Amino acid sequence: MKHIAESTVRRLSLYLRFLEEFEAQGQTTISSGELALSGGTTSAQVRKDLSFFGSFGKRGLGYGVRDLIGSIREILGLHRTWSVVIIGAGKIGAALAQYRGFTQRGFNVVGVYDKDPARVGAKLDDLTVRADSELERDILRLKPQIAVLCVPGDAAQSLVDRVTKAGVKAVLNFAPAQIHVPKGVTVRAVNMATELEILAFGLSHPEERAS
Amino acid sequence: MKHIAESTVRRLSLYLRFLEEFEAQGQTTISSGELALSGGTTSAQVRKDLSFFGSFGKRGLGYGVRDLIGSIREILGLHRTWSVVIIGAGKIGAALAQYRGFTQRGFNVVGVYDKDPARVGAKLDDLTVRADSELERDILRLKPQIAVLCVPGDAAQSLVDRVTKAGVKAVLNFAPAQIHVPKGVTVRAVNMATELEILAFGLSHPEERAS
DNA sequence: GGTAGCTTGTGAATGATTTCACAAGCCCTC
DNA sequence: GAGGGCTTGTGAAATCATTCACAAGCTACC
Repeated sequence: MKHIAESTVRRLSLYLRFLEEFEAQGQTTISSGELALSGGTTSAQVRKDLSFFGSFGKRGLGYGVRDLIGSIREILGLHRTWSVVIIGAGKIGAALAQYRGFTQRGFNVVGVYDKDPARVGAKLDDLTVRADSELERDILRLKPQIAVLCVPGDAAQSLVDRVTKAGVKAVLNFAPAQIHVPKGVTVRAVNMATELEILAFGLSHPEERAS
Repeated sequence: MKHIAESTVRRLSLYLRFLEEFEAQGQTTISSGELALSGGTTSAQVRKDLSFFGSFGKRGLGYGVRDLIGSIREILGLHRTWSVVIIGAGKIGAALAQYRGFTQRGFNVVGVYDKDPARVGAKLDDLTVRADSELERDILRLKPQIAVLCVPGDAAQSLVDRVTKAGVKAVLNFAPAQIHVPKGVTVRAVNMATELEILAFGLSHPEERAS
């Protein structure tokens, strides 16, 4: 299979969300055009995105909502659950630990860690914040595939080193710092300040706005 | 000026962060290659990104760190402050309201709003959560340019309608819902579940990983 | 069973972004 | 002030992503 663009994967995730809404409303069948409309894209884009992975529709009819949900979940790797550790139990870390959306989509938070003894032992729903020092042992035992990093920028790199050494293969980085990882590990960064700055750029340049 | 790609703007924001670090360390001059190294890109990319906006370096020498910081801040529109309202004082909204990174970069949070009377009046650092019903009046008075939406998905669209009608021109959407805005308004969406799903895709397809 | 009316799947064309490669320019030393 | 060693700025080339446009295929109806 050839390389798949990140933009395609992001749209598939979006389509999945809409399809679940359509299913909840009892719709059994949907055309690429309808799906495109909810997602702010075009019908050709929807069909092209899906075509990288196979052929899921019926000509003249469209896609079966339930079937397409299953196919996209399969494509994205959501037919299984993934285990996640959250590192840093500050405001953002705690908010994510309690975020329902993760569990709903098959991401199972198996641990929350913090260095600060004042936070260790705190309850976040049914999770208890654990000490930073337990991190390696827990990762070896629970084998989470994903680490979500919610620590100050200067602590980020050393924690990434520790979790990747212990076997984590993907990192979602909320820390305001660029992190480097060994080959074979995937990183995604979410940076609030950057998002606001992109908006500021758009506001400052109304004619040539970045999308 | 021709259209600038979002990817370029995002990288400029990243460069700015690195430049500030280099400045803090007392470095006065930097080459495109050095900057590229911190940001995980290439020197040609750095130079091309900057070239859309002018010529900021000296051949043979590189860029003056302090000057380039100033130029990029100017480009991104950070030479002024922007006012922001946060809508929804749940976990994420509260965390963002207290996030230092915003203020540091010239984004001034002028209000936090919630519909739930139990949250109204709560203190978040020096901000007090205000009632949802004050929203329009406050926007007309304080003229924030940006709204950050941290509400449940089903409340998102109606709030966007209200804030854009009151004059907000940019929206950062953390709600798990696609929102539609009038022309002339910019939206950016940050969706935690989508980010994790992109990671899950990468984990499921190690050979053809999306970046 | 044939025809009309849709909608998919997909090569080809277009458009956008990144990378290449090199002339032009600056500093330093001799 | 001439030459060597860097580094920028930028057209041109290459790569990557989106859009177009249409043949193929399904359903429904007569």
